[in-house]
Formats: sequence, structure tokens, C-alpha cells
Amino acid sequence: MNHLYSKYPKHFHAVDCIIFGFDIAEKELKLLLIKRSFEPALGEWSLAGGFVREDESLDDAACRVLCTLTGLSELYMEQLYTYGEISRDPGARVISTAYFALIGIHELDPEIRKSNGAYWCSLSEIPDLIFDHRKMVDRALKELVEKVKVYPVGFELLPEKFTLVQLQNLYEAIYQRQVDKRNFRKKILSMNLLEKQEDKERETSKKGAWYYRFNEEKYKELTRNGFFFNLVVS
Amino acid sequence: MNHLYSKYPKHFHAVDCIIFGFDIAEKELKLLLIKRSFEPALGEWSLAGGFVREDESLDDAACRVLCTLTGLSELYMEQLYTYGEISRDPGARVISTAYFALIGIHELDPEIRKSNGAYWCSLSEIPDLIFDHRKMVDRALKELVEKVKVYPVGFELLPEKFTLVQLQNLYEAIYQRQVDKRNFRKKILSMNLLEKQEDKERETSKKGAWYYRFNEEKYKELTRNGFFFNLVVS
DNA sequence: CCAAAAGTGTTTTCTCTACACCCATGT
DNA sequence: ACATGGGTGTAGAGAAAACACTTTTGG
Repeated sequence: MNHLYSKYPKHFHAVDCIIFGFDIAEKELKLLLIKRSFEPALGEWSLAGGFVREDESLDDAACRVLCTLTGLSELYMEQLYTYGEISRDPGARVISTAYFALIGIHELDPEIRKSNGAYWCSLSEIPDLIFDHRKMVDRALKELVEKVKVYPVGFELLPEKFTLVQLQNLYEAIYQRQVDKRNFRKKILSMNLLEKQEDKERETSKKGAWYYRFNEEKYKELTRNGFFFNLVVS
Repeated sequence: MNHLYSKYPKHFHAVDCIIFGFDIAEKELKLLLIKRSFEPALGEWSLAGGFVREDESLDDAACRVLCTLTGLSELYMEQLYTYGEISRDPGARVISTAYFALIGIHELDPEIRKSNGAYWCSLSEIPDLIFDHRKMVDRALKELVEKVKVYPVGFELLPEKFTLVQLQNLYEAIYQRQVDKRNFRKKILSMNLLEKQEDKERETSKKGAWYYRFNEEKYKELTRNGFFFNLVVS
């Protein structure tokens, strides 16, 4: 049936992944960047990307790129935007769909990371990126800020068990401002989505901080009943 | 330089436009649909679409499609989402980027509309659409609801001069629920973005309703100073 | 004079914000 | 005993929600 459309041109189509991680110790959001391994722009910093194959959907392509790089599957990922300027890639006309992904920084094996030429980069120290990748990152950051306000996606950036201090640090890193401790706790706990664990995190303080766990099931149930997650705080 | 990427496949790339209009008299949101004029799915209902050319960006392609259909340029348009399932189009593997546009229904010349086989369709009476176009419409509707809450894009659907009743009807049509008249007026007027005109609309009532005009300049200035549009009402 | 649509304020409720001290524990 | 980070409650301000009557005028 291809002949139906044969008078129309075809285009290269890529996917690029903006991969965020959260460094609990440094309380910083990080971005996974790679040294580009092919021309043009070989050796320069870029997002993880790849061309869409004939036998895979866009989403599948993005998952493949992400999985190849990290060895992880089942990650949180979402389509962000499609960049279609003619000359955005000097190698050829390539349309690129950007996806953003959230992963627990601890989940990514450092060996795999290194062998793929990937590095976690602080948001405050992002180097020059190829093509329009910086625009993609900026858009992803804006999107992330909006998302974590009204969807419980921040938990994707933390381990299963986390403390309220860590969760707050995460939100502060994303919002890029301080938030009030008491108001933050009041709001998140009042949603009844967190389950206090029996044990404490004891690395960072003598007193220790209680671990909590996000209850996905409860969230889904509440959502069915018209509940909306909300974590916009002062 | 094309040889750099020559081992990768190319794909057809289309744009599809979800075009919204607001019928002031019927107080209804409408969708501009066309009878598809080529195979496959000839004669069926679809969104306005077209293939992306080699010498135009995605945005340009969407503008071209919209302009060809309506004879209008400078319309509000925004990229929505890119649909990349392999078999979404039975004619061939086509990746499609959806755009949504807002136009004043009165701005579209009925002659031009008819000659392009386009029809305004009530949201409550959308026929079966080809491929995944219905999914596109649903996504666009959700996006529209979110947009009008925090950006003054609703005005794109009204004439230059409009009444508060019309504006409220528009919001009710988008939100699909009633809103409180007094609270709505209080909120929109308190933003100081509307300019009361000297004249009244006298078609729909004996008393007549004052015309207002949205002050784009003022909005831009306020925005620079950290102002945020907000029209979430009960 | 009446039907039909436009226009107008106040009170209550709730949510958001600001803010400071005690607790537990390892050294 | 003290330094360090974790944990807790309340009062005041502001925003959102609920609510009903008066005005205008053409027919």
C-alpha cells in the first residue's frame, strides 16, 4: 500500500531522552549525558538518542534507547515534544521526539553507565550540548516542575524507602527554592499516600529519620474517586 | 552529509490539526472536521492533515495545512503530541504530530470552508474518525481545559469584542460544567485585563450586555512582572 | 406591565502561610 | 553535655465558595 503515499518525502526520525536522577547525598537533580560516539559532533555532549526503526513505535524506540543505555526497563517515561526544524541536525534533516525519564540514581549500575560513556551531570553545570538538546532539557525541566506539583512522579526519583527529609530535598531541588518543612509534611501526610515504615534511616543523623513508602495502590484508588495529588507548597 | 545516517530508515511524517471554534449562539465548542479526499479511508471523517515536506519544519507544515484549509494565518496553534504507533495509518507507517488550533468561528469564511469539505461539528456529536484521530481530539480537549485555566487563550475563540456572558459561556463549554456568574466576573475583572467598551451587544437581550476587549499588551506587561493568569472558578 | 437576560456584594469556609521550640542520639 | 539534624502545632490572612435580588428594556 506504500504507493498511496509515494509522492511524499520521508524523513529520518530520532528519539532523544532527557534522563533525570536525584542525588540524595548532594541534594541535587542530575542529568544523564553521553559523549556522542558518531559523526557529526562526535565526542561532544548530548542526550541519549537513537534513530527510530521501521518495526518499532516511537515509544518503543525511546524505551530501547533508555534500556540500552541503562540496562533498566519499566522506568517512568513520557513523551515531551517533537523538534522538527529543518536544520536542527547538521548531519541531515532529522525530526526528533524528546522523551523525559525519571530514574533512581542508585538503580543505575556505575559500570554499565561508564561503559556507555554516560555521566551524571549537575543541573548547574550542564556543558554545551549538541544541536537543540539544551532546549529539550529546558523544556523537560519546566515540565518536571509542573508534573511533580500534581502527579506523584517525584517518587520515581527516590528509592522505595525514603525519608520525608529526602522527599523535601527532592522537591526543593526541582522547584529550585526552599520550602517550609512543617507545611510540606502537613500537606504530603494529609494525602495519606505515604506509609511510615518500622525502621529509620541512620546515615545522616544521630536521631535517625523514619522511612516512608509511597502507596501506589492507594493513589490509584483515590484517583478513581476524584482525588487529585497536590504538592504545591510555600 | 546524508550518507552519515544512510543506514537508518526514513519515515513518512504527517501533521494533523485539531481545530476548535466556539459557537457563541449555541454556546458550544465545535471541532472542524473534513471528509478525507484520498485513499485510504477516502470519504471518512478526519482531522485536517498533510504530509511534512522536505523544505519545511513541523510547525510550518502545520501552519500550511491550517492556512490552506481556512485561508487564515496568524492563528493560535500549539504542538500537542506525536503519534508513532507502527500501524496507526493503514496506508503506510506514518508518524503524525498533532497540533491544536483555536479560531474564531466567525473568522472562517463559510464558502472557503465548504469548498474544502470542512464542517463544524459539535463536541457531543463527533462521528467516528479515521485512525487515531479520536485519541488526538481527546488529548487536545484535555490540554485545552488545562490551558484556559492558566493562559488567556480562550480569547482566541471569541471575537475582538465580546461580553462577559459570552466569555463565561465559553468557559462553561470548555469545562463542561456551570460556573458561578458572580465569582467568574469577580475573578476575571480583578485581573484588570479586560477593557470595557462604550457599546453593548443587543442581539441576545433587551437590556444589552457591555462589550469588553482583552488587552494583550497589559497581559504581557503583567507577565513580565511575575503575574499569572488564573481562571479556575467554582 | 411583564418576561428575559444582565448585573451586582457579602458572609462563610477553607486553604495557605508564617513561624520557633523540643526531641533523640552519638560522640 | 552538647552538637546535629528530625520532628511537631497554631494563629492570622487571604482566597474560594455559596448564595438572591435588582436593573433594564422591548414587546
